[in-house]
Amino acid sequence: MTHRASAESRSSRPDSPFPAVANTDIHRVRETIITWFESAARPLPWRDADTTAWAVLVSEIMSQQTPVSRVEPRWREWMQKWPTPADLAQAPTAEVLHRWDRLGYPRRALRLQEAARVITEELDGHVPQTAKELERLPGIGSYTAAAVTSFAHGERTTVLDTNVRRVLIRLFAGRDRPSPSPGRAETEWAGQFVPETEHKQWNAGVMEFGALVCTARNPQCETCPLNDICAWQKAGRPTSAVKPKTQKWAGTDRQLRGAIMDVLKSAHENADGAHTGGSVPIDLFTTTTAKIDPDMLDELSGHTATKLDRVRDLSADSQRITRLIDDLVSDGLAARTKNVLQLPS
DNA sequence: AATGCGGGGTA
DNA sequence: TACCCAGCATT
Repeated sequence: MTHRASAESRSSRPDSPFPAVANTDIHRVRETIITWFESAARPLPWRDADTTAWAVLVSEIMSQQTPVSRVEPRWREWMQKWPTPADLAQAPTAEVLHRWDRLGYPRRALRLQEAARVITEELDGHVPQTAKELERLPGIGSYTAAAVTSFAHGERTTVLDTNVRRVLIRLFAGRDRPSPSPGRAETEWAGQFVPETEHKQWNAGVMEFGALVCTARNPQCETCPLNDICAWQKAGRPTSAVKPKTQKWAGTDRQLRGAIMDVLKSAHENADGAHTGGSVPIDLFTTTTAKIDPDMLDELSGHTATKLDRVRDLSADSQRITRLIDDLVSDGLAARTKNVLQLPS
């Protein structure tokens, strides 16, 4: 009695980040979202009935911090080229990075191949069924583990991505955006909305709702089917004072790595667009550290035999690469590819 | 809890 | 320019 009462009084405080929600509202939101999803869902290929768990996992990794519209064509190419974890496990890492193309965060491609090798060599080719096991794989955190558990295996979990968090925070906390990262309390709070049945439709639907209706910018509140109960709407749609800190790009090591990777990828592709499996180690430039390691440059300089004259020059000596970097930085790295490929000697 | 990690589309 | 995007790993 005392335990339950204190918990309720805590969560009922008006300034609580995760306020108590009436059962009628919970049912109303479930029903509305699931019904909306039936008619409004985008026809994403990884939602097809015959999709494999591996295909779902690939889609989730690619979609981390990357808009779905950019993921879809890459995903189609990947699944045609590497339909199973065993296929990706045996692929040349340089080609894996090349086919990752410009999705960003290329370390995800490396982690995905590592995961494919674990699944192939240690798990008999089967994607793990539980979130706990999934989280042991490289590149898979709480969100991706829950998403695969729900979308690929049909198990009831709480899927909490940036879309779900924004929708629920707006509806019931009246704030415009969630905190920078979700905590245990928020996950438990969000779990009360996941129904016993149709949990997959809820998880997918509320994500989609956040992506298409309750968006971060220009939300479609006028046509929103939940605007009558939305706490954010009732409060006048206030915007939070704290702005997220945006990361630097121009002139940073990250931009430089991207520039060099562009050159290396080009060196891996012949005139027909086929992958040559060249000797230049693309993956040297997808390390987890922020710095351009001088040892990496020395190793790169030891490789020759590339298709581009520019890269052949780059490979001739490490001092030249050092000069390239200096020039790129002094140029502010404005026109990335152009500068790398056409930098005057 | 903070930080680093890519790249492109959009207001 | 700044913000945002189906987050994760490290410190």
